[in-house]
Amino acid sequence: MSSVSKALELLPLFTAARPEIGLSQLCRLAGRDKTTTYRHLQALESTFFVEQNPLTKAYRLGPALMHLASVREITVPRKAAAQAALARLAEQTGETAHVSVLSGETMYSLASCESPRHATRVIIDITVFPLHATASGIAALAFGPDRLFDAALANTQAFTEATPVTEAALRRFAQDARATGFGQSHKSYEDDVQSISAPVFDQTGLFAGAVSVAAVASRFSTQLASRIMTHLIEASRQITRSWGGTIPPHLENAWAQIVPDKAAVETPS
Amino acid sequence: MSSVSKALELLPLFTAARPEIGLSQLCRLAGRDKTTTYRHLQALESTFFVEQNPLTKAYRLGPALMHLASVREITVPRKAAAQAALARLAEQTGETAHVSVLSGETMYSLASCESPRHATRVIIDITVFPLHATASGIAALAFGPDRLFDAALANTQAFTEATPVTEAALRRFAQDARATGFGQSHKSYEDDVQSISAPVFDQTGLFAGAVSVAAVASRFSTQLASRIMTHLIEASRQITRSWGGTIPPHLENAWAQIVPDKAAVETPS
DNA sequence: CAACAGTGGTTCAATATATGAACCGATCGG
DNA sequence: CCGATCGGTTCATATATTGAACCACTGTTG
Repeated sequence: MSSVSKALELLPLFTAARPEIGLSQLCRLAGRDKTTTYRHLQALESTFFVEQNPLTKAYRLGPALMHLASVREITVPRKAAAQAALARLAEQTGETAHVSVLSGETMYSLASCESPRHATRVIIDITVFPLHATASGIAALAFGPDRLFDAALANTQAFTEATPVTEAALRRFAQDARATGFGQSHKSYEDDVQSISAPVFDQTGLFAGAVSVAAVASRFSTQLASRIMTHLIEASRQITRSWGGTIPPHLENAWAQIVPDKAAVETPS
Repeated sequence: MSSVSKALELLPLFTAARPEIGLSQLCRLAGRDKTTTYRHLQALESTFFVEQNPLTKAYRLGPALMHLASVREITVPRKAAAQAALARLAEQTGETAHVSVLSGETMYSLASCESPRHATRVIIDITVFPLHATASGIAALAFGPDRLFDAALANTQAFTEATPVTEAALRRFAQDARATGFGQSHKSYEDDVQSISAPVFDQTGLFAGAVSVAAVASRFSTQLASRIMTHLIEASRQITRSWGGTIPPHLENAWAQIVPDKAAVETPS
């Protein structure tokens, strides 16, 4: 692995829950030598990807990210478009809505929105969604490029008892998703979370990402699932439209069978 | 220079005006070998800092930046706080307002806001503000840590005929800024731009950044300068307050002498 | 107070890693 | 069909990265 990659892998260790990290702790988190980590941090600091809290000497993410993110958003204005749909989705379902994008062979978190309705909420604090264990990942397998299957099978960690780990199980999940138009994960990534996901497409006409609702398992019911699906269809159409894509006909057909009235009424403009 | 730094320096080459760059062009822009650049891009792509347009094979900034920027903004929520003040400042002055932050020994662009009032506007498209040639930089020299002077003198490129390049000239500019409470740069970075800048402070009590107004030179006048200064004082107070800092008394005194009525009336809460 | 465990940061020899000239196949325009 | 350009690859060279040991400092604890 290149030293560049190693240095860049330090950055996702900073999270909202752990925004400042000292040198020693960062070494432990990254599992690397102190000198190595220090040199990497120096390089990251010289380019403003991290900065040091002058009081505590701990490192935190730097100002360069703000500027680059704004350029990225101008280049590919997906986040802004998704966020409006997410807010509505969270409001309509009372659960946490989020959007992930496919980059290479990885589903990457783009934005999420929690509903304030309940005191218990699902917090999306991962940046990469495992393909085999999350609803977004299953949607990617079902509607994305075939090569994702190899990527998924290369890493089938069992997060819970319900995590599918065999190729047969994964193919069944993907097949279900293609038939229904929704990726689903029931307690397969975390024991308390059940998620449903719909694919989103961009101007290339290809699978670009997924919009999902992650519900606290104790609140989950067939009624809630049905409501989530109804609103996911709207959200997927909205985001797909704003990303310059269209919903493939076979997907509209699948949706029409699951939620006939809604799908029939709201045809994409 | 470390290869990590070299790879990271590729990222600022992507701008809103040039959002996608092919391998060869990127080599020319970075002034580096093709293999080197290619390997760096591979590392950046594997960590989602860039991605490839699947159609053109050109590279663009990647989705990881969005996530990291949101964590940065949660960690140090400066951008959101500054933007409200910038919008008002742009509105009040009819010119382009921007905020830069000090990270290490560099003034880094955080946010900017153009006024729609005039067809000619100053566009802030640089990410690093030269300490010796910009109003923000002069403010940093005047109100920031002393070590910035060495950093400024280490790189005194003459951007225009008016760029101060000698230590004596720089010290005079900084002295002026301390006396008046404003950093100023009159056509010293670009021939058509005159800027005035006020320092901003954070919870450490130290200089944290600068808020500036960059005016098209042909519109500049003493009346405009006076109006800009009045509104800069408000903006600096507002941003400083939201960043958890306070305006030092000596600065309030300097401002009170320049704009006596305004400074006397609006004392910081 | 003194020993200790923790921190951030530095040194230097060993070597793993980055580098760049040359090359390849594909594509484009004349 | 040619030359120019593109993205990407190969391989010997040599440069930049690495990690054990070390240093100075700080806060804790018996």
